[in-house]
Amino acid sequence: MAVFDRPGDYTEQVLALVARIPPGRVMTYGDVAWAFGRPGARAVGMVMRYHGDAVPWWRVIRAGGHPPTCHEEAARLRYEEEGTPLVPASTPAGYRVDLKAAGWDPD
DNA sequence: GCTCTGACTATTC
DNA sequence: CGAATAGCCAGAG
Repeated sequence: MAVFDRPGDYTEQVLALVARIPPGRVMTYGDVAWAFGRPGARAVGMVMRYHGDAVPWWRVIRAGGHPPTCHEEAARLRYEEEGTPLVPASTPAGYRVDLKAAGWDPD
């Protein structure tokens, strides 16, 4: 998938994998990063920040099912819209994603 | 080529 | 459970 801009191969792979995540499913930054053999969870987040407009960034969340920082509202809309299993939690966002049910693994 | 920054994670208080 | 600290990697300046 070389249709994206290419600052590096890492970014390209992240975008490719995120784009593969089906609706109603989610992946953690750590899982996406480890899919390339690199725990660069932070780098994944940066990719979303620069290319988040080209991929379903809301399907990529933090460990524990917490939505991206400062983006809980927008993400929540997508989840309810796609039927992503959410779970009430005592977090600042007031909810979290049910990784146990929405957790997706590249098939 | 070095330094700062960041949509992260795990550990500890 | 929430806030603070340290460690992590890649991209931008």
